[in-house]
Amino acid sequence: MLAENKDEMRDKILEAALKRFMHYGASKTTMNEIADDLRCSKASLYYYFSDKKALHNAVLMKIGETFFDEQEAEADKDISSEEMFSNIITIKKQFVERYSRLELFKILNDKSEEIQQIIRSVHERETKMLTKIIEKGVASGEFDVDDPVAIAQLYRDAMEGLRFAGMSCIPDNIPDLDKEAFDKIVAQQKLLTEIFVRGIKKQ
Amino acid sequence: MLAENKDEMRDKILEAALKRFMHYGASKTTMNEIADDLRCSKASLYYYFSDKKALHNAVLMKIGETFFDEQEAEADKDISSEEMFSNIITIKKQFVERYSRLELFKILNDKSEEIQQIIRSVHERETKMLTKIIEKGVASGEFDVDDPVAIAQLYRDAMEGLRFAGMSCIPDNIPDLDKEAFDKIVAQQKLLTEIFVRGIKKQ
DNA sequence: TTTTGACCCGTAAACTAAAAAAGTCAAAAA
DNA sequence: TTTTTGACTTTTTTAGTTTACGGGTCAAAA
Repeated sequence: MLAENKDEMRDKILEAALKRFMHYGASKTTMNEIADDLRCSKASLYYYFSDKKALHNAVLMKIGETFFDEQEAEADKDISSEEMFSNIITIKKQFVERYSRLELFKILNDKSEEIQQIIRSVHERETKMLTKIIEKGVASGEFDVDDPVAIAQLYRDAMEGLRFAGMSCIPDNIPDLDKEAFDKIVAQQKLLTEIFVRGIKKQ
Repeated sequence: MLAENKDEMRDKILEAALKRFMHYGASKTTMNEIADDLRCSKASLYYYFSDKKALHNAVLMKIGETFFDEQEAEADKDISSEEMFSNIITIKKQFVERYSRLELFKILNDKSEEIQQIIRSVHERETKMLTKIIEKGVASGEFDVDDPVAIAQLYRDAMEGLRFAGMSCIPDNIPDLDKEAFDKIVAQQKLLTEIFVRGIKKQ
């Protein structure tokens, strides 16, 4: 046996999968390769994960968890709202950089109800965090907004949207983020955040 | 001869092409079909347009012209900046509705240098118009911005981006704009505009 | 100068076969 | 009983081939 218990083995598999995914991309990684890396049989993997997509999702969940933890920690710090927003942008930037080789977009593109559900829950969690920040600002008298949830959603969508704007229409292949364009997006996100915050401040 | 002169014939072709494009989509329309509609030979079309893409571009230009004229007229009216922005959003909405069956996205997706050039010039023209509006606001003391061009670009990108946000990742097929989602986008654009304008107002 | 029928040619769709990868299971091992 | 595995089946990808269609050309006609 490779691990002491079931959970540990699951974790070892996720680790090995993530390593492969980051090196070769998720779609180019086979179950056999992961099994070989772990010096176990492919059938073993299926003992722990019902199918390949379940493995994908588990890996996604795993990295998503640390991703959110970082952001939410930021939202709890005792700094200005604008700093929070700015730092969150930076965290996301680093996340995208770190996991760019993972080909997340390919996993996310499958349109299966399952994945759509995950995406929706991610959005929800992001919005919830942003709402909290805005509500805090409202409570402290810094912001003047009627519907914090709607504003949080708007801010979230605007930030996400800036990633696509400019590359007019459809990036049906890899949104090749050359350093240059990528930095421009981050700069725009920060500038928009500045204006946005000013726009919802109590006059 | 179908027309009195060359320009008129070009126009007849554009008209027929646009009709087909709007009915069946640009990519599903063949040169033969357009020729048949005009009761002329395919070869004639090639006398007026060097190739199919040139025809696409010409159609694009034709409808783009009226599109811009409408917007620029709006920008010259004697109304508040916010009204201008809002009205421009409405004009665009109507444009998208009117020409949705045209499958513009498919034409725009070819990544050819020629099309990229057109897209860039469209962006430039939009940005120029928005810059003008912002500069007017700066001159009248309504706005306080250092770099009107950068702000115009940001606003433009943010508006465009909102169209893609939410449909996380890649719409490799038709961005099926069901009425509902479409209206939500417009609402978000108007709300963001409101906040944005407030965010660049002189305090 | 403009139009056309006949023709050429590149390519995308349609099939196909072979290979590879996903996924299963009964039996062995722990 | 829980976990692992080799041997197996099924599904998906890929690569190769054919075909038909639509883009594009041209010499001759109008």
